[in-house]
Amino acid sequence: MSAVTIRDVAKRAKVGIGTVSRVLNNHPSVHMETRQRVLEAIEELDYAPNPIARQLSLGRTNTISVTLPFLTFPSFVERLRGVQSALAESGHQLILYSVQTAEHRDRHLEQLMRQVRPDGILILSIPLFDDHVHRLKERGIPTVLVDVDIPHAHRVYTDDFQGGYLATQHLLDLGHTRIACLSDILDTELSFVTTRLRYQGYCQALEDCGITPRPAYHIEDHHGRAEARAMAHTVLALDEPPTAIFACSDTQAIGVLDAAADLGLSIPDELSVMGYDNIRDAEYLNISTINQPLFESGFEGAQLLLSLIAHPDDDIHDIALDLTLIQRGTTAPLRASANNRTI
Amino acid sequence: MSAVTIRDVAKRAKVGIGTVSRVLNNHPSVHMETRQRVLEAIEELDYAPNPIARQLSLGRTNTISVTLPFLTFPSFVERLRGVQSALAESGHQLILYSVQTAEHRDRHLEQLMRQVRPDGILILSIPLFDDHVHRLKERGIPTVLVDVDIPHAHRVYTDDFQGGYLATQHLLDLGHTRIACLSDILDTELSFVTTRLRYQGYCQALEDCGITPRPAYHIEDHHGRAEARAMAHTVLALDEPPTAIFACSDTQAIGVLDAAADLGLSIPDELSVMGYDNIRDAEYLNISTINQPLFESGFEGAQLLLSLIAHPDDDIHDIALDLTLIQRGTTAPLRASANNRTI
DNA sequence: CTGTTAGCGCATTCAC
DNA sequence: GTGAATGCGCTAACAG
Repeated sequence: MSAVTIRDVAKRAKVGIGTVSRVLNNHPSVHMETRQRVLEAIEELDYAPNPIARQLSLGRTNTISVTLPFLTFPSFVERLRGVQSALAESGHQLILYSVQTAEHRDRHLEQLMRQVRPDGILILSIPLFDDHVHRLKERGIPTVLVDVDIPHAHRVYTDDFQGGYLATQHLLDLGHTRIACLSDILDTELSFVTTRLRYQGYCQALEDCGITPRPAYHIEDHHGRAEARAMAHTVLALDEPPTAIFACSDTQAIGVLDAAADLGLSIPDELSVMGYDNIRDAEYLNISTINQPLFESGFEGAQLLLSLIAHPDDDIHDIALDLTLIQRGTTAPLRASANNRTI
Repeated sequence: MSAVTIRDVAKRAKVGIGTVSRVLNNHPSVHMETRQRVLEAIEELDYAPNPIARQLSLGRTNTISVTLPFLTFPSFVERLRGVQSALAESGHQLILYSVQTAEHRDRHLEQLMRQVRPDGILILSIPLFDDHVHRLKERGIPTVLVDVDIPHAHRVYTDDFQGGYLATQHLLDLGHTRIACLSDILDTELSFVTTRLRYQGYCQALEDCGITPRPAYHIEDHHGRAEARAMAHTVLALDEPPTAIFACSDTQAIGVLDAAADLGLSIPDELSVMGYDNIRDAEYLNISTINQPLFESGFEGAQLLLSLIAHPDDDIHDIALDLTLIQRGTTAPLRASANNRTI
């Protein structure tokens, strides 16, 4: 056990513990000579300061908490990687939390602020209300939101409305007019607001093109490949099936591909499929999608948090990252054959 | 700020701080009445004990460190999920660390033991030497290794040798004899020993079948889809190309599929491909593979660690988890056409 | 049962 | 420059 304390070092170096503390913290006011003696004693005793004691004395915990809906979606993993990368050399511990339900989230945030008291709080992809942010602010712990749609808070985000718009616009540009949209369930308490925005962007793009979104062309269900497959089947079984489908995530786009395979529909000739996120699977499967800077969002968020810890009273940082359209093999110009196809 | 301390509570409840501490820790010896008064004071002041002070006093940090080669491989993510799940309700903080190089690993472990001093150490998929384990033992911090090939340490693992054997056996059973193996580079300092074991299992399976492994049929390169694609091209360009390929990971198997597509080889008719890990992509792409309980390994490892923290002097726990063969669409019986194919 | 005291290990005043 | 003393907030051992 490393039961060796600062006192042992002081005794061995024949100095006071104050002096040891000073060399530990690189205080200038200490003689070269005594500093040397202390350093030797530290070396000989293989001493390392106890971080807990240090934290208590300093009033800092030296930790940063990261809360996310754990690793249920691949996109969260990428964001977490970015965070880890930014924090690696900062000297801060990364404490990981996962919340799955709205109630769990509230309980967790309360615990975080009152009990854990990290130096900084990072929240990834968890829907919050203004009230949460207010309470966070009250506590005075620097907080950064990543991929959370709350204004007037330090955050790093992408414009999901624009993303949905971009995706739909791409399909419109290809000549499609019968465009369906598959999304998560939009009204859950812990629903990802981002999905809703993507859907709204989809609607807006259609309207800007003079097309009224058809209710039958929008289906929502729990997030998942299998669910998306079922949704695709439903929408493709309509009297007038869509010629293009915008899935609000790549995972769901994969489900659409499943359904297309079930029906023997050739992609993209008979059906164009658009995803969102640009997760690795999308690249593997050559799916057209919207790329959002996942790793970077985590990285930037963590960096922002670190700077806030250093300068707590900075103005609100509202960092928007760019989205880009990535056209791959699942989207193509509308063909007459597809347009006339009914089931 | 939650500057309210135990002293404030004591004052308000008109008791000593000792009493407050007692109700905080559910000590039996305290009058119902005074306990009530204290609880009220706590409520009114919205008091929460400072965990740092508590830790310093108790000598415990209430944290568990988890070290892994971050989220470079999908399999690590699954393991981490298992860990998180097991730790969620344990009251321990999960501190996340990532190491990429051997030197980094050594530095990290040293820091972990001397400075961070978590209550327990969990190491996932990072190759260690006996020396590391010895030092870990010296420090007396309970440690559990997951997916690390070190005997005489608490660990949760799968038998990668057997896995490689199983995979190869499957191909042999299908009638293949010209079976290639693509692996990571086996001699890096931080190479994943597990890969080497898979390769050795491959060799053994061949030999048990009276087949001498051909050097040309084993290629190694850095882990990755693109690298695997190139390796596959190399091996498929041999005068006598293999009719089946065992890729030591699903990611690499995907690269093999890429190469097959490049060459217009139909899978599995003209080439059987076997993966390893059963990551989600393998399911998406319908790849035959070896399933190892990833989530479970993390879960079991964390549980073991928690029990070790409670009972530090337990005998060595050496938990082996089962591997299973999952046959999907990329492996099929050898056909004459494939066997005669040369390039 | 309960109030008081003495640490936990370190940083940070103070005097010297 | 340096040593001794005080406090960070809490637990535990000690007397009442």
